[in-house]
Amino acid sequence: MAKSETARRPRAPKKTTPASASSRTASAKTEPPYHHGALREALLEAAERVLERDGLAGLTLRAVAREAGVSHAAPTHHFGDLTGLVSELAAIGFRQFNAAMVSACDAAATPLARALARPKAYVAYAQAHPGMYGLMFRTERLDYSRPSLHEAAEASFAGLANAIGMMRQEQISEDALTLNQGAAIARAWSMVHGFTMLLLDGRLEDILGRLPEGTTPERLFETMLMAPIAGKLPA
Amino acid sequence: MAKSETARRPRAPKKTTPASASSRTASAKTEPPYHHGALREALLEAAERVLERDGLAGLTLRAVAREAGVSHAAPTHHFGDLTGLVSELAAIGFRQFNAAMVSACDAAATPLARALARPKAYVAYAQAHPGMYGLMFRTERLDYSRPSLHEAAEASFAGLANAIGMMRQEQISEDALTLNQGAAIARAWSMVHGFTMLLLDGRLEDILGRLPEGTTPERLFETMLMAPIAGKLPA
DNA sequence: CCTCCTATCTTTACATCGTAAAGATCAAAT
DNA sequence: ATTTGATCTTTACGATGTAAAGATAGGAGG
Repeated sequence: MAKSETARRPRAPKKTTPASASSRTASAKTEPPYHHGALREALLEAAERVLERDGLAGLTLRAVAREAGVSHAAPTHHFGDLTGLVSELAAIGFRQFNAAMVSACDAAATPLARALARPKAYVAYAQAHPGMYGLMFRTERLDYSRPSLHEAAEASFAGLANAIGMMRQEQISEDALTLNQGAAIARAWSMVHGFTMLLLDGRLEDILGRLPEGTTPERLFETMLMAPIAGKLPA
Repeated sequence: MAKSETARRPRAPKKTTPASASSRTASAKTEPPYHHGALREALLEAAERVLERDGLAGLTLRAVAREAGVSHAAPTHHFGDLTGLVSELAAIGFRQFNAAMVSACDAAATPLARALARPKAYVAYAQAHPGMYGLMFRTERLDYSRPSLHEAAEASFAGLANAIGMMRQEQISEDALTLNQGAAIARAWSMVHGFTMLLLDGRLEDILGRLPEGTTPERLFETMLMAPIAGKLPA
């Protein structure tokens, strides 16, 4: 909290060279855009950098603006307020997350691998992007009425429900679930999400420390997943 | 965020009546203590009130001081900083939580009830004290090096490990766990914690809405818990 | 009884934050 | 070429955490 606010932003003194091509459509990544350019995207990239560098507490509107090299009020025009920026960034996180899930499932060959690929990818994503995961699941400052966030989160949930349906060899309907289906989805999600949160919060250190020498979180997670579904896999 | 900071605190004009009994040990709850008294406890009570009324975002040092009717810098002397106050309050939360667990387990008669009593009490506590639960498990601003918080959280974990040991009819050692024991503890905790977080965040609305008419979260939770342990209960 | 000491509480001050409003600037439309 | 409107900057305000200095008693020692 001792960051001097008077840190000068590196900007063109007063005028950019008139030759600087800053077309709205083209992405000028070589030099910082002065007035126009893809500020929105630049801000989101800056925000992700700040988030993974300084954590959730460091993700402020002003810090993002600083990181992007613009005035502190610039983000307002693109995102309205902090909730807006945070929500758009969370949407990106969900999309990254969904992509990771898909590619992990595609890479799985055996039925056992298929059953474990998704949860393992879930935890792996959270470990690789703890800031993003915290943004997606810890922050209270998310506006799910924003279409981008709503859709991305919805897609994430649909993927989960689908995976459970595959495992149970059932068709998951769009608008109706049996109690057992709902319970299976809730159980899988709760287990994976709960484990991830506890792991990221360091609350499993206590368990891990008492386990046989050198037991990794992944091994613990795998063991914990295997027990209930043992014998329930097809073939 | 539009709270006028100039809200006058109701204080004795300049001097309290010299007859006001403000012994350090006695708790003068009838009239606000001026200089001495149990400010520490009063601040913690005020903090809990603010937390459950205004949520995590509303729990600020200054808001707590306002609620307690003292100057905004008064809490500093008792808790150091916001992390200090928040950590002490979380410790109280863990103690409340532990007490709720114990009384719930004591009230259970049948083996099935014993197996379900703890998880149900877990979710029930979180629903009854969402602010406290968020403080204990969502905030990043906790200092577990504080003895009070460390001990209370430790006791909570020990209770969980113990309950799992009872269900498995094993003795849980103090300093060593088998992989299966650790996995069982991690699974139970992850499931309950994950479900609670998702429920409090409203992320289960999607599932609940698709379930048979009038299915409560408790019913979903119970169903989700039953499946893996069905047939594993003694007698 | 008087004085001083020390813990406790208040005042004041400062850097930071989110947000609103007004001014500047430039690409593009007319 | 002028106007327009979107984009960005400046300025301003209230709120926050925290540090530092001042005020206030309750008790200790003479």
